[in-house]
Amino acid sequence: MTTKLPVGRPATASDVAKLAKVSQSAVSRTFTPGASVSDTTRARVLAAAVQLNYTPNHLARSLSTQHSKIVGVALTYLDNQFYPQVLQCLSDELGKAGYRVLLFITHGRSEADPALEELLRYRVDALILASTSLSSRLAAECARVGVPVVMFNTIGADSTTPGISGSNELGGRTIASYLVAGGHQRFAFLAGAGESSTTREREHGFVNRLAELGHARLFREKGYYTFEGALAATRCLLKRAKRPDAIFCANDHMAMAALQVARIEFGLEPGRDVSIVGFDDVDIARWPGFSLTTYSQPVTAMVAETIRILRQLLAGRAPTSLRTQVPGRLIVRGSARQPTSGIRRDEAGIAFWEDV
Amino acid sequence: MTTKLPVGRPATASDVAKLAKVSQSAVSRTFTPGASVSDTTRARVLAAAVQLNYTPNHLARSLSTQHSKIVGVALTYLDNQFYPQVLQCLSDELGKAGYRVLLFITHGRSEADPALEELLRYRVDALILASTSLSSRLAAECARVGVPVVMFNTIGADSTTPGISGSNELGGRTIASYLVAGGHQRFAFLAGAGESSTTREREHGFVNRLAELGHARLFREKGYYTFEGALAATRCLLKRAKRPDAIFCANDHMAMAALQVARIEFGLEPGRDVSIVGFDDVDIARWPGFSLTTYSQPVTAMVAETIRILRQLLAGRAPTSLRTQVPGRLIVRGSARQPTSGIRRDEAGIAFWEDV
DNA sequence: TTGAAAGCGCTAACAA
DNA sequence: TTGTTAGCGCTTTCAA
Repeated sequence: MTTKLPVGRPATASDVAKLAKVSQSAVSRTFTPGASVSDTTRARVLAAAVQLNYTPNHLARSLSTQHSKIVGVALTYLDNQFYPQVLQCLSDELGKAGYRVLLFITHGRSEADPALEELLRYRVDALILASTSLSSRLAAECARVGVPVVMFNTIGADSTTPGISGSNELGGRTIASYLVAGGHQRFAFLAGAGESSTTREREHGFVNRLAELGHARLFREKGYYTFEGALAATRCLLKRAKRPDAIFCANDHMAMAALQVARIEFGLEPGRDVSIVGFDDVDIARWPGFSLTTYSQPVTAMVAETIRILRQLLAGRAPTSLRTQVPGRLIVRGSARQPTSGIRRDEAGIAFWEDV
Repeated sequence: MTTKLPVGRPATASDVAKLAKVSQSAVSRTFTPGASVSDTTRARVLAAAVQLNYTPNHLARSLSTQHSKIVGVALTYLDNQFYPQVLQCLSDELGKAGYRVLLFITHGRSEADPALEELLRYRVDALILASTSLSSRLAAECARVGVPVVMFNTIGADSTTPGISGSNELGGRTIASYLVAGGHQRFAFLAGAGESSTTREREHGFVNRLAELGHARLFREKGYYTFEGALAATRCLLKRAKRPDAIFCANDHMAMAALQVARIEFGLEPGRDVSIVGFDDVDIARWPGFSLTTYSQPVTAMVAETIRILRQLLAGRAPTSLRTQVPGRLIVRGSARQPTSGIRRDEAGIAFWEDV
């Protein structure tokens, strides 16, 4: 009964074939969905497989099929909760599509990161670049060797790599409208890192809309997308003689810092004494201690779009869109003074605001 | 000059060999550290490789070498910031050791998760189970097929799988001592999920030490390791007629919830009106808005131990230890009333407390 | 130091 | 429906 498998050496298709007294290809076919095998053969193979604890070697398969069913996901840092959320969702959805995630966490050393060379060694079927500081150089390199790339939450300098993002520009505009509608007068922007496309677009929308409404972004500080950076930046902002009454932070992660500096170091209650708005709507933004008003980047929808584009690429087709912007909403919570009108609730009871 | 590589088909060793006018094995050797190749051959191969943009196919290599240089990391959820931190550190350290992380995020459906079967398909060289709710059944299964497994922050029911954990029991004891030293009288424990070994050990240490000091754990609620669960549990705790004056939460993630419920829903200021202590010392625990007193599980050290054990396993040796407990410290911050003595500071200025 | 050749575990024609 | 056979890209003897 117990055909002991040699320890340390997983059973192979040949082992199974031998035991089942069929050819090795019969085994292969049994494990290939939609291949033609008789019920009897399949049964015998399956029985032998169970006995030997056989599982097809995906890596070996990749040699003949030319696809590894592995997708590389490159991220810069997991401090900002947005990225763990993205990673989790990505892993789930790719899993459903039969792909596994091979993780590449770089450290902002971006350009010359040697780890990324490894991407190619592992013959990932595709690469998802979910990182603000990852270069388009890498994207270009992958394109050259024929590895499909899609950029998540960034856009590269080159416009040939498809990218998925939230509605940065519109989000910035909506936040401007919201803050003006809330009666604010003195606007500040807490920027991320210099070159990032997300910061640029969000600020662009914000500043433009403010201008349309007869206002200006009076102050600007850089938080470099880090918590500590945002702490410092907020201090700069709030210790001014005539301090801003509204701060739009380029992402939630930095908004959390701003919130805490205002409340704890300056005794300013967010939503009453100063308004703070973020971008992303990460899970913890709704924690009661933050109650952060923010423009959402719906992770599920963004990931769905990413997968959609990815599938096109994997199928060898050209992407139907090079720039997919997933709509978000201004989620109304307590960290920014609320306008008297325009706030609605969806079926789930989530309060949001729409510019008229 | 430009020998265009066929699009969609990365160059192979044979392509390079042909171009360099050497044998394919010469190419292989050039890319095998410590193989014997003449300088001239190497140079020609390298030149051809660059020209063709060649990178050795790691997957193909794994066929002959019997190792994939891939380590599976299984996690349940990334909401609790501890796990993203662990993942990042793990990815870094494994990277240094030449391994890549293949991600398996399950959803607490633990036992019967089909995705985990895939682990074997990908012939991971080893598996790191960093998840409270993952079963030892899986560990056993892997052991059976010869895949080394190490459990991170859990211990399985079977004692054959090596595990790395923080100092759960000692941590629980230290927290008890600390709270008693701080003059507390009414103790509560906010548990995680029922079966988890971490909760059990932490509570065990806590309760035992309390008893030694003439106290008892008066209340106990389950937070199921989730934020929402902890919100509810804390409400139960705090709305009692004679409510606890000290709550030890089984991890930081739940302690965050407790903190906010106390402050916002009950108007109790943590550290003054009620003391709340966590476990893990996640990054956000030191955010000014939380200032959470907590017993640390040093991620870097825990990961280092994990890698150490893993390497032994990968080398085919027996692990030097089946249960590695990494020491932590009681990090003193503001969420729990401080005893009058015993608080010290390390070189980095971090305040901690040691039981006498 | 080199090349030829076998084999790693699998898929996919191709015949039977 | 089956088995045979030829690769997939690489490593690793084994001779030369």
